[in-house]
This record gives sequence, structure tokens and C-alpha cells, in this order.
Amino acid sequence: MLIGEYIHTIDEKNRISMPAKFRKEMGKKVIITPGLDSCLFIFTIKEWVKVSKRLSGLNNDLSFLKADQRNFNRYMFGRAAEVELDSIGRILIPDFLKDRIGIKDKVALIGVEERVEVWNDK
Amino acid sequence: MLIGEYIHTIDEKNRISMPAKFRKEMGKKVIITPGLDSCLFIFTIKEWVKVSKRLSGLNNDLSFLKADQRNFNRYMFGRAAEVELDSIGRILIPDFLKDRIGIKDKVALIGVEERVEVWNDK
DNA sequence: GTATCAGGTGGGAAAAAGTGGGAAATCTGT
DNA sequence: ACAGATTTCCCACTTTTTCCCACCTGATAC
Repeated sequence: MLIGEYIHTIDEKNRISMPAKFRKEMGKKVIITPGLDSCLFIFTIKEWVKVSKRLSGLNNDLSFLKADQRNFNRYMFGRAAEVELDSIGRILIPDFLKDRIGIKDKVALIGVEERVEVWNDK
Repeated sequence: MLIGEYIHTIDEKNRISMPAKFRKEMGKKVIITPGLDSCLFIFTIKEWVKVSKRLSGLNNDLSFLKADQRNFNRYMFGRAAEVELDSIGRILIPDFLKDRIGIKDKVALIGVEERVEVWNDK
């Protein structure tokens, strides 16, 4: 279970250290998506598979008729990125996701049970 | 069952000795969370599993789709910490929790049935 | 009264985590 | 194909955390 909050730096190459406490559970590859609220979500591959299945499971055969559903799924899936941790446990935040949460310098990485949230830390 | 009150010192490395009387029951790892009022709760892993299940038990599989559940879970899990006792039974209090209860020097560790509460002892 | 023991406190040294940056590899456009 | 830009990989420095040992104190036993 992912718990606790850590303040880390995002460097000029858009890298952030995954807190050591989270690394084991996160594995080598993770999925980053725009979160709800002004943050990013980071999921393990395993968790992402579950989440994405459930999200698309909400769709019924006529879901393409529902604008909200279409927009939401486009939002979630369209901007998700698979990211690999480097040899010392850092992840690279794609520009289009970085801009979303207005990161300047410091970010808060928050363990929320099955995901990590990334917030700008004013 | 955890009972009794002990006044201990928090040192400059944020360590507090778990009272010897509590150690056996607490085990090697514990979960520390902000308590109600200005104190911290320390739970055994076993107890934490029960507590967190009960509190987040209302969540469905996609709890992050609902704003109030997101906020609740962020608070609940984001401010918790898994902490290991060192070889002589001390726990390390994370800064973000230490600040919460305004610890200066002495703390009261109080056994309350299934948890230990940590209060500042002015 | 003194020795012994357990619990609690403090601090130094070693290890790990976090940050920064250079060089090699890859990509892009002309 | 080449020059310049970007990305990836790796190494090195600094800070923080962890581990371990030693000391102090109060209680108990002899």
C-alpha cells in the first residue's frame, strides 16, 4: 500500500525521484495520467490494467453517444504515458503533463493507497 | 491491550522510544497517522488494515472518480506513514506529522486499547 | 552500600537517497 | 549525410537516513 507524502525536486530535465519507499511497489515501469483535481496520477502497470478495464467497462454499447463519457476516456487514455524509471529510480514527466499541474520546482508525491499523486508544492 | 501513559523524549533526529510495555504488542512495523485532536495515532499493521478497510470500505473500485472520496483518501493515506522500530525499539516520526502536534521535546505516549496516542507534553 | 540489569537517551560512522550534470546515443530537419 | 537539438545513460557530489555502540539513570538484588 502506498502511503505518505514526500517533497522532491523536479530538475531541468523534468526528472523526479520516486521516493524510495514507493519504488518496490511501483516496479520498473509506471503509467502517468492527468489526475482529477490539479495533479497527476501514477499507477503501477498492474493497477492501470485494472483501472482501465473498469473505466472502459463503464461504457455500454451506446457509450459513444454520451459526450461526457467520450471526453473523459479521451482525456484519461489519450494523455496517459508509460514511463520507465531510470537506474536510480527517477521518472521523466512528459511536458504536456508537466504543464498541466503548473510545476515550478518542488512537487509533493503523495501515496494514496493504490496510486501516487503528484502535486505542485508552492 | 495497550494501557498506561509514558513520558518520553523526542531527540533531534525525531526518534521516540516506544515504551517497553508496548513493544511486544506493537511488533516491528507500525503505522503512524494524524489522530483526531492534536495528536498522532500509532497502529499495529494488523489494526491499520482493519481501520483503513473500515474507513475506505465505502469506496467502490473507481473511488477516484468521486471528488469527496478522492479528498478523503488523499487525507487518510497521504498523511500516514509506515515506520519500522529500530533495534532498540525507537520509532522515527516524519516531519510532516511531527509538525502537526507541535512537538518540542517531551511527548506523552498513551495506550488506548488498540492504538497508542502521541501528545505533546508541554 | 554497591553491583547488576533493563529501559531510555545521545551521537558518530556507514549506507542510502536525492540532486545535478557531462557525455554518448538518438532523433530531426535540411 | 550532416549539423544541431534532444534524449538517454551513467557518474559524482551532497544531504539525509539508518545502523550501531556507548552512556546515563533508576530500580532491584545481594
